[in-house]
Amino acid sequence: MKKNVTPPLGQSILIAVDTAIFSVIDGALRVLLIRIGSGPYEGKWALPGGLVRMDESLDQAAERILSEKAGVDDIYLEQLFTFGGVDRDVRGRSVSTAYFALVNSDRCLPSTIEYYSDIAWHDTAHLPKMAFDHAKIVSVGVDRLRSKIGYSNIAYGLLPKEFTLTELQTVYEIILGHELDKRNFRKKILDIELVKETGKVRQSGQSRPARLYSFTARKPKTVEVL
Amino acid sequence: MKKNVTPPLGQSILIAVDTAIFSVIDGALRVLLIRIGSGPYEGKWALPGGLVRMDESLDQAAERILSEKAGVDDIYLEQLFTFGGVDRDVRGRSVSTAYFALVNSDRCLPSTIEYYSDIAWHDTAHLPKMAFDHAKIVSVGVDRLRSKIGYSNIAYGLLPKEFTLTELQTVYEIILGHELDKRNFRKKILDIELVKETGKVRQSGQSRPARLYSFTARKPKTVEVL
DNA sequence: CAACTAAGTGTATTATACACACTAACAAAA
DNA sequence: TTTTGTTAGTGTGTATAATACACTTAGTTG
Repeated sequence: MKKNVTPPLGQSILIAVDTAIFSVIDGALRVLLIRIGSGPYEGKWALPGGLVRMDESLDQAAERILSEKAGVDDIYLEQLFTFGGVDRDVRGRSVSTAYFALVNSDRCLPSTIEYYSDIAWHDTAHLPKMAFDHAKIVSVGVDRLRSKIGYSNIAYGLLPKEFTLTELQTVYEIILGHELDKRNFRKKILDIELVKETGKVRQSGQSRPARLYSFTARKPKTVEVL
Repeated sequence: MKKNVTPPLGQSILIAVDTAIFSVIDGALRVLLIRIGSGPYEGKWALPGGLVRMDESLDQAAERILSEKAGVDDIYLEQLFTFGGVDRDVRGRSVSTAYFALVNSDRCLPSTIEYYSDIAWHDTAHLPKMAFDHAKIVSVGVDRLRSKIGYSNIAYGLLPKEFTLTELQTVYEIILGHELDKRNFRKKILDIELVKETGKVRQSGQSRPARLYSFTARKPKTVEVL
């Protein structure tokens, strides 16, 4: 219940969104970071983010910023947590609603990456010096991903439309941080109908061709996975 | 990354916290609501909430408001979700971080309840006309409680220090919305060492006295429960 | 055609989940 | 003091799910 509609005199709390965009690239779980060019946090890395406008919802702000700063649209996006510590930004009081996004290894934003040295994918296991409380946000995001991959189908956000079961298993292993048994993994994944065969195969190198699969659903869904 | 520290000219988004306080009372999962006395939402019910001050974190704001408006301190409290729809409050743009609190049937705030007709426990299954998006907040809170009771020890927030296993089971049944087998429930609860015997018993009515138990830990903890 | 590489497959064992019904301890009433 | 009523408390067998584990297959390359 809000009795005052006018803000506390003379100042107000800024509301921002910051998004942790994750992808599995080169055998590691990575997050997209931008290097700050000026101000008290110059040289440090931060998540893509920005202030919420008066005429957009939090979700819309997250989508807009994702599009403007990271050049990605139409990807898996969910709210993660809201960080509201008093000292989280030395420049002034702010509250940030963090979002959590997944992109597949296809759309690794190569154009953006090539031309800017101040935007890069960083291994979540070896983060650089980060601004604000963004290291904490990444950490909460990794925890969420790690737990959610076990009871939902969100892995679809990290894979292209078609993939082999070995590729899928590798994604699970990288996120969970430990190896999985090939036969048990395939049995489980197929039992719960997380994926379906496409009928196609893919030849990679000098070995037996692998069957290609796709997710049965590309909408968030909870299922017992691992 | 925030490039502007100054807010959009002439106006700003208000940041509030609203808390859904749950308790199991008279065989139902109930939430504490306050009736709004004036303004466009007059007569509707809302969660206890208020604006975040410049010098307090979100968590501190939630605790302060809980204490001021509901008269409770030192209870289970966790952040639930942040609601940031453009039209959530007809009086102006606001963002609200919702919290989720649990109180045990002991501390049902009887003093507050007796003297005010505009503050009451409502069955979550039969909510009155509610202001803002607070019905949605309650619904998200109930979902969170229902899912979290299955893999954590948060039930401790809903029970007094000492209780019988039947009382504990009843709380689980009310929250989950279905009955549980007595023997399997007790076996599981004791196997995972969620609770321990106190050595005391309690006589209630004309039947065999029940042993009293207490939680092994009164800090949030994840454990496989049901 | 031999050697290499990754794909693909089945079974036995163990642990966990679930279904299910009677006895025990106390109070109150006859 | 015995019977009746009421809730507390307990164990086992069965079904399902989780885990551990090694060889064969289909292709490419030399």
